[in-house]
Amino acid sequence: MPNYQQNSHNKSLKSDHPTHRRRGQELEQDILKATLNLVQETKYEDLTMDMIAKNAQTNKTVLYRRWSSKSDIVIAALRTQTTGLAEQLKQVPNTGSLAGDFHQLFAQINTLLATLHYENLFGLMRERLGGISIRDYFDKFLQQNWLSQMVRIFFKQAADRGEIDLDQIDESLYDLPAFLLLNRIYAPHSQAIDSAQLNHLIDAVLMPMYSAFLKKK
Amino acid sequence: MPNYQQNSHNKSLKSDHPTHRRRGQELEQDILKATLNLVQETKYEDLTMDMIAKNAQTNKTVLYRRWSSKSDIVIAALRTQTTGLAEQLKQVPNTGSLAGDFHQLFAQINTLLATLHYENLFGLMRERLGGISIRDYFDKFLQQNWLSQMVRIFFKQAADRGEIDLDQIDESLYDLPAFLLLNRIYAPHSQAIDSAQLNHLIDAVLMPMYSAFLKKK
DNA sequence: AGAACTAAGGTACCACAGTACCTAATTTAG
DNA sequence: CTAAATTAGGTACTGTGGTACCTTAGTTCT
Repeated sequence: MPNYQQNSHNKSLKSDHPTHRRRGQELEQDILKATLNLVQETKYEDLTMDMIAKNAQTNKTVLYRRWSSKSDIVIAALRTQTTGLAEQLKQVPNTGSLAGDFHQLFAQINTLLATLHYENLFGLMRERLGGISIRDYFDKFLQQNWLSQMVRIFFKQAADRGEIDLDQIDESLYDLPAFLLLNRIYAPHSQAIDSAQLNHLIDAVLMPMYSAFLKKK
Repeated sequence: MPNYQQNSHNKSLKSDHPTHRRRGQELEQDILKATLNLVQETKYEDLTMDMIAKNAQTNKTVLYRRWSSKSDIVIAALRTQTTGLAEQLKQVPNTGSLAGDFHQLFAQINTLLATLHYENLFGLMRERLGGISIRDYFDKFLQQNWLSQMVRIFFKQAADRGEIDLDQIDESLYDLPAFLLLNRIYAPHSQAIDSAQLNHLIDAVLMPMYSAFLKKK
């Protein structure tokens, strides 16, 4: 049988408990603030729920009552910092040229990412992927060292056939097929890729794209 | 003090221990075989090291002596199945047209993915990303519902200006900027994105790509 | 003011990845 | 053939995410 009878005098001993029990919004804000502090100086994996709880002067149970996982609480904390910026991002640039619109949009996104200290955060995502490291395996097939290399060869072959003019092609373009494939794979709700989809990718996306560099016959 | 003195008669009781202690290659093969079996019928997260150990009739310690993590052992198991196919993938298609080369390559990749039962495995990767679920957060900004939508508007604006002909544009093309950004973020060794990179992305990749659809002035 | 309810505090627990440390079988060196 | 080195077997432990369950402070209803 537990000995909770001591509690009444424990309380007086227990350091700085100001007799005030935080609730609702107040508590939530304190927790998120603590999380935000920690997340900026700690790698995500090294951040523990107990650390957050301790830092916010509460305990895990309280955390899990509001957020269902560690990642949820971190997200919530980030959101408090960025909702203003996110609003700003909702405004559609209209600079008078397609290129100009893109430049402005990307600049805004860049600002958002900087505000988020995202180097750490995506460091985390990459580490998790790396930790699973099936990524390591697939990188061999889908990433630069292999797929981009192969695309490079395709273009060389096409140039030899007189199909295309190599000089205009930026290095980054060789990575595009790999990008497209990887995105299909990482996509949040994607099902298994079937060959119909892959063919569509080539005919409706890749080839029209590359057609910019195909010589007119 | 432990009672290992019983072992000699325990052995006779202990089911089917054939008195033969596996080592080296033999043991390793058995473990990988067990892993492979399990991985095909179990979601990655539900797969535990103890399960693998039990299934291979050994114990965790032995597993960690050879592989440094759960993901490593799963990868190793997969590799046993696919090294042959991977070799095959190293051959460069040369069909006589750029489009043809792509089709053949993608088909080969598709076969590889199918062989790997990758629906489960990438299910896993997505779940981990989802689990981190910072993904959820960024999806709002970088994924279809927002970024692609914005790109769509850009094109509409451009069409209104007479800069571009909307009819030729495949839906998938609207997703391209999001893809490019996400890949920068997920890329295994990427550093923080700076605005110079983003601008290069637009000028050297996106715009040349979309130029296929720009009206000749 | 007091009873009933709500939400926070707190402790202990579970499952699983990964480690420490031991014993025992098998191989290899001498 | 025996001793030393190697490597498998086994148990128990730690740390962390997450849950169960209880007690207690504070709020709200009557």
